[in-house]
Amino acid sequence: MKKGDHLFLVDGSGYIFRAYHALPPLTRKSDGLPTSAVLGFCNMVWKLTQDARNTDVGIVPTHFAVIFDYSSKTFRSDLYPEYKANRSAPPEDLIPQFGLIRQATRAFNLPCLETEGYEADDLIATYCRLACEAGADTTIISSDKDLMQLVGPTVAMYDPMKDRQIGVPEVIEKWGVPPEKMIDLQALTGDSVDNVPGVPGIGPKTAAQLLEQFGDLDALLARAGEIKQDKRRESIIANADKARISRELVTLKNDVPVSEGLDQFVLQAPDGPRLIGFLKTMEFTSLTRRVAEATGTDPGDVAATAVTIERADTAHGPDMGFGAPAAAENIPAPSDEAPAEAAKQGDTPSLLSALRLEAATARKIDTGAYVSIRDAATLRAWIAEAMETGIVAFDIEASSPDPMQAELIGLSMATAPGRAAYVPLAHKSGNGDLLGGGVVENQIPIREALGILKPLLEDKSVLKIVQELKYDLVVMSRHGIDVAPFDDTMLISYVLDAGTSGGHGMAALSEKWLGHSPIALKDLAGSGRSFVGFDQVDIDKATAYAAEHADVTLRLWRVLKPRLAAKGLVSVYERLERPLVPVLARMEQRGISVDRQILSRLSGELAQGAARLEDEIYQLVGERINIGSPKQLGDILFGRMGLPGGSKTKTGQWSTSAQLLEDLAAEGHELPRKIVDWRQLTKLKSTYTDALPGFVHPDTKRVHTSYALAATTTGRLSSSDPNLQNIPVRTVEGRKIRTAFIADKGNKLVSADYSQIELRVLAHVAEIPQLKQAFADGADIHAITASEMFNVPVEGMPAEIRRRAKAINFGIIYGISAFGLANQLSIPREEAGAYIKKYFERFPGIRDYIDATKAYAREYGYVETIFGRRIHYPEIRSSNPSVRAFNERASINARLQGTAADIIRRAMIRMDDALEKAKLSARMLLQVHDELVFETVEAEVEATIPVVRHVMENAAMPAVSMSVPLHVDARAADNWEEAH
DNA sequence: ACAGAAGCTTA
DNA sequence: GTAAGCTTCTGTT
Repeated sequence: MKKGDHLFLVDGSGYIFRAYHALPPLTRKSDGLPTSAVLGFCNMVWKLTQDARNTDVGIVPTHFAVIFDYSSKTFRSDLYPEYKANRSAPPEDLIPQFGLIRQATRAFNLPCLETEGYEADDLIATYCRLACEAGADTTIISSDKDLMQLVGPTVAMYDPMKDRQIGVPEVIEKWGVPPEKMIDLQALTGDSVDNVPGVPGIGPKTAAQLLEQFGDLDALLARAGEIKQDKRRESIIANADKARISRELVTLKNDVPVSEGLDQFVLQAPDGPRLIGFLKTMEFTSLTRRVAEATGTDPGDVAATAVTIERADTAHGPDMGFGAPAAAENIPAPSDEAPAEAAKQGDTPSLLSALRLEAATARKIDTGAYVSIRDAATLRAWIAEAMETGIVAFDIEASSPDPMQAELIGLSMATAPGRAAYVPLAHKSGNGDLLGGGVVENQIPIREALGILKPLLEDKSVLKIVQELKYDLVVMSRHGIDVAPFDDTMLISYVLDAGTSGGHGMAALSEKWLGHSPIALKDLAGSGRSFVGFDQVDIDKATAYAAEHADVTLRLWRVLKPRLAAKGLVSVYERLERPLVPVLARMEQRGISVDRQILSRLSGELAQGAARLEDEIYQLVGERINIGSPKQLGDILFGRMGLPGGSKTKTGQWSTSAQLLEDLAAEGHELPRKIVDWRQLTKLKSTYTDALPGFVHPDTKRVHTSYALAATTTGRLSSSDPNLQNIPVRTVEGRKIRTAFIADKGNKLVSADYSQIELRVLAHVAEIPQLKQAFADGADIHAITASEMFNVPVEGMPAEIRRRAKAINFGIIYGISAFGLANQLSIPREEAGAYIKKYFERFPGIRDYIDATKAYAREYGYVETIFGRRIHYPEIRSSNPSVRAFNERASINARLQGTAADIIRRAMIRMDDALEKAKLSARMLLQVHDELVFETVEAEVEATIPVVRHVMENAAMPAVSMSVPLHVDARAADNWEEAH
């Protein structure tokens, strides 16, 4: 060994005890063998020997050794019989781990050292001295204060649980004395655990102060009479002997006779197969994977190796892991699955689903059994466990349902059913009205906690399971964490059960699958006016609530995930649902600029217009009624004024619908016209010009909508808070609102929308030759339809004829009925029925399509899109004819609307990649069912449009090669109105 | 304070 | 005739 070399000495025995108490209990799946300390040890050694960036040490060692206590009997017992005499026997589930850690050390191909009559600390001191004499540096892997006396210019310590180096400054900070005075300090303070007496009444603070004052222990004992405090002086004088013997006990021997020289500690590359054999035996799956990757070993080629296990009933002390074990058993290579599922080989996914469901409901949920994580070490331990299992469910608690505004309050995770914990981060105490509420003590600072969590949440080998992932994705992204990979239980449920009764929220899923009602938020934090914010919730209650979420999420995942495979829906989930989540999260985070001045001006104009109409309406009515009240309005119009044609709603009220009022207006009545106009103006004002500015984010100054992925039955998205999928476009007045949606300076908005996508889907799935041809020719589809039906040439076709054909085309998409078409066209039902009959004669494929869809839905209870998305209609067999008819229409529509929704989803999923590949900076902002809105710098507009169009028009490929081309219109402008 | 109905906006 | 969300009014809790 030479200058520049770096020796790592691991305090193996110290690590075992510390890891045992700090890490959550973990057992080998196949037989329940306790392994948490072994796993912690293996992870630590692997980290330390692999990459300097893994740890705070920042250096990969050239030499490495692991050192253990030989037995509890050492020279110190001869010196002082009571030394370590009050140590109780180690916990039962720790005993087998002593031997396993030694075996792990050998599997790592590392020196495993112990010497009879000495403690590990003495060997460490000895090798430290030898390394120092050779001019090399040493790092002791331990945080034991007994070893701090060794710290110096070439010797540091490293705390593997806290990932922290301990050098001279850290020792001084912690104990108030430099390392060379640690012996004297320990001599004074003693150690109750090791039964080192020390001087009664002297603790670390006093000891440090006395050593500062007198220099060292000898000087202190010689001049003890000078101590001013009576009690302290008397105690030191009376216990001087105890102090001296304590000093001998805590002084490490650095001249233990050793057989191995430092040169035998040169760090070797790991023997892949040997190490993997051991790790497989221990069933450390994710570490096995990492080691296999790093060593280029195929774990499938390696058989699990036999290990020797010492049983608690045959072990006779804490240090029994050496020599021949009294009893040993060879453990066979484990299977990959837990015993309950081990028999599944060759079984169907359906059977696995059934097993999982049984298992999920078998173990009851106990909200009292969850853990509150209040310090970084415990958090790290849970993370280590999650890293090991490779699967973790998590959930965040925050201050707002809006992920763009939400402040983190806490975070929960679950690593196995029933094993869940909550990490409070920002809980406050008291009602906070006087001093702003005190922050509850013992919460890990948010930054630190996120720093610890980030590697887990971003680790490619750990699957994160979340219910309603997008919310968490947005919140975590705001904290610089990109969660991946992930599963979303809400989306799995949506893929499995869209259309079946009940939603896909956690409470509903928990009751449906686990037969368990989780704690309701309103029971903890109140609701409405009495709502207090989650940060006011008592941490024990918050733990029960939040950890339960993680626990339930994990259990749901175990139940639901296998059902995807059993029902052949894996690819729908993996290709249409899951990848869209981060896409939407990014869109929501970006938001869109809204010009508040435009809205404010419009609002003023609308108010004026509405006020004028109000005056005129009051004149006509003769009193100041509430125009917004359909009840009052109906009474006035059809009661007092006796207008004709009144009809009743299902609650017996007079109907005052726009359609009805329009009809009256057409007959020359003045009042209904004004009411319709008033409604339009007040609707625009209240829903848009007045409400939208309230959604402008205080920091980003943009509007961030929220897209729901699992809200519709057909696969469409929905938008809320605010809904940006129903911004007016049909009337001139309404369109003005769109001019307020603008691009940032130097940018343009690009709007790209599919032309007639649902009719194209219809032409494709129903295989209608005339429609396919019309789309292939780029012809006017409604004119062609009219021409076919009414034998009128397309050239010079009257607008009314085309309008009727258009209504029929849309009617088909909606699952046509004579009643509906008659309403739409304001024609008698018989006439509408005749149109439909005619239509089916000209396009018999459409009648076949409708009949086939109804029959399919009736047989299976669901229909599918061309990409395999399933939409359920449980009431399709209802004996109620109108219920049945409604379900039939909905199922006909669902295939078309759902397929179109799938197509635009596919486009959205591919869009960001395509733009990036083309080196374009355009960013997707909005989706409105068949339209995508982008924002891009002016200079790139021309290059962006073809890329966007290409992705959208080819979105069905390669899964489905459509027999009808998709067509996309795209335009750029400064605002949404002009771009659309 | 909340729920449902009516009405209106979008694709 | 399909699929959504938001505002206002109204009656109940």
